[in-house]
Amino acid sequence: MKKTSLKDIADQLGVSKTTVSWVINNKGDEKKISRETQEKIFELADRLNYKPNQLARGLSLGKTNSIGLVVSDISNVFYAKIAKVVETAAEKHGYNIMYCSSDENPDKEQRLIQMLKDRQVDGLIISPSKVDSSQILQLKKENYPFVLIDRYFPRIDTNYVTVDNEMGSEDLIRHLIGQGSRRIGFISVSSHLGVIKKRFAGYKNALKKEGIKFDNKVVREVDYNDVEGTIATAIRELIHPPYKVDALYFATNYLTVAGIKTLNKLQIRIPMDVAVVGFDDLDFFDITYPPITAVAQPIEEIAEKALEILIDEIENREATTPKRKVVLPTQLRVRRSCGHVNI
Amino acid sequence: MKKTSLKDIADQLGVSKTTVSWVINNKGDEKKISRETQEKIFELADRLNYKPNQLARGLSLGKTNSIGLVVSDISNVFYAKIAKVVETAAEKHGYNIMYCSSDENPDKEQRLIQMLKDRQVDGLIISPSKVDSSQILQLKKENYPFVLIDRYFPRIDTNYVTVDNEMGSEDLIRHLIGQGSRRIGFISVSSHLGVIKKRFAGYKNALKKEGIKFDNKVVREVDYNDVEGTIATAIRELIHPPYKVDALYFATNYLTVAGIKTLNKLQIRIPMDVAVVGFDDLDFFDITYPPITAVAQPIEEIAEKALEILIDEIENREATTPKRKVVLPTQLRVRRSCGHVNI
DNA sequence: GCACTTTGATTTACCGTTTAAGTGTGTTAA
DNA sequence: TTAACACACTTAAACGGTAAATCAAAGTGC
Repeated sequence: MKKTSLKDIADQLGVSKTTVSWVINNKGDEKKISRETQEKIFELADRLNYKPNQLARGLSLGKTNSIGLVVSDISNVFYAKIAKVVETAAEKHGYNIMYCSSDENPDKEQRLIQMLKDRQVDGLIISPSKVDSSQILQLKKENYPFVLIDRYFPRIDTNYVTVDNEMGSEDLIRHLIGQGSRRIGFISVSSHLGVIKKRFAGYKNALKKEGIKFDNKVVREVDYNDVEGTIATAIRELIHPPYKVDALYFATNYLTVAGIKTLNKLQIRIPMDVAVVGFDDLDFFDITYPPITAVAQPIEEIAEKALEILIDEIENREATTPKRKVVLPTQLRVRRSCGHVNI
Repeated sequence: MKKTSLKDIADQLGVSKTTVSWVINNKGDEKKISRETQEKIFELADRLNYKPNQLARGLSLGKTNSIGLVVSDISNVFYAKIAKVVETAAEKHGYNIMYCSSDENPDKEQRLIQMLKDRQVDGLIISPSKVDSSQILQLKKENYPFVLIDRYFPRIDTNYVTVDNEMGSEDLIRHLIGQGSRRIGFISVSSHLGVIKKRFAGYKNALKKEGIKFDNKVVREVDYNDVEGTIATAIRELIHPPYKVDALYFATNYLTVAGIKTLNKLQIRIPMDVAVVGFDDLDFFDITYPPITAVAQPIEEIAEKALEILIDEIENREATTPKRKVVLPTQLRVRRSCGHVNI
């Protein structure tokens, strides 16, 4: 028992496919199809449980009402939440989402974007992992609607929605210094990424403004593909002489989690032995031991804004209006890990 | 500059679309197309950056190489991880995933499943939120390939992959009792769900085996749409007279998180004032205060097994082989929240 | 020399939908 | 009396691909 198609309905009623198509798409009145015929069509469509084939529809219309979302890791809470908000918001506009994880792998990202284009998504939301922005330039050249989130390329004119990483980072570190820290280790991954650079810049700004000399020796980069292992090494080095940092700043949420785990394992007490702060807040940072001070990103806003811009671009393609660049403020969440505070 | 199609290549080379299609799909040799022609086609396809339109391909083939994944909440770490594993595994088989969150809303779930079918996904992986299984029956009737994960319907013969919720729950509670707890509150959501029932059954089994009388008064169900609020009420009631539980068992990961937050707010010490255990482990349960004892589900296995079964069913549709039912064991992760243990 | 096969394609139809253009009939206005 | 128009549709092409059937020319076997 195969699925019913327009043709089945048309044949059974002795009308043409066109008529059925019009009626089903509620253009019956506009196209002056008689009430009687319309009713017959609706009735039969209902009875046969007719559902339009969206592939055929998409092929014919050149529009699929679907959007691709490419992030580095959908199982990272930050992106999972973005995904959820985007999905919910998209549904309201009649769009569906296809998500993919690039695993910070530029080749995979390339393939995913191509795959989504092959499937004719109407637009893309991308958190690019690439240093090299060739595929973004390509999308731009093709005039394919897309919005970057979280990460973007300052030299390329594209839509993007991000947060003020530099300022957020600076606030965080100045607060940390205010709590008494003087030697602050900086631990990151993928330091080639713009956002990480900004966070690093904010860290340096803070040191400067607070009159602390920047020391490149306490800056470490761990390997995305072996966070657990490399972060342990980095931390062990930093907390011992000759570096002996009195605070650690983790540049992403998963680094913070991995860092705390390592510190626990090494029996380093937080914040007594070493204070800890992280960029990007997580739901459970207030029930960890100790609760972790972090900079929070406005996830909902990022996701909603990105989708809004994208849909606007998809639906009003006319003029290539100036690309929209949105930078949202972050929020400092002070908890116990950064030093002696009453919370 | 529109996208190049088969026809463009065919026209420019003066051959037919079919020939081009064959060559592009590497059937050139099989179909005995001359080396020369093949090379010309490949060369031009490359030069014009030809990429097959997957909508058209899907329409023609009746196969899209895509799979739908419907879970209750993609931003829940458990499902986000499932999604990630499924996505990675699917890629290896040449399939893409479309995920959706049903928000535990049966109507939305219904719509999502229909939407995915409209988009002609080749199969579905579903974690059903519905009590009423009509849509699952419908899928079964249509012989649509699908696999249920996490949750399933014992009365319906379908493929499913789940864990032994009852046994996992029992182990957990027996361990808790072994640590000295006697009055154990049970907090759940959506108690109509099979998995929750099983966890509840395991809880009761444990009590029975350990000679503790079951008391329905310390069983609470909170509202999925207001976990924070309703769980606070439930906890406050349970820890005070006349109930005065000495332990709390949270039936899902997010309940555990919300529960710990509430307990912290109320300044109840864990495990001194009340011990805590939860079903479903999370990455950070070992860095919370205190680290939380929980039952872990083998997420990777669940996801991989489900996908394996689904792809098998999609690709070897012949006989409706007996449906496959997989029940995986859980793993107890003992940490400090359940009482005095040396870890 | 004739039938038969192989080679290297082409033609045609189809997947399910949308849509521009056309058609036959009856009514109306000039 | 005839052109124009409204009505209620239908026809046919298009979207971009796949697949079965067909075909012409060359090669092979006897």
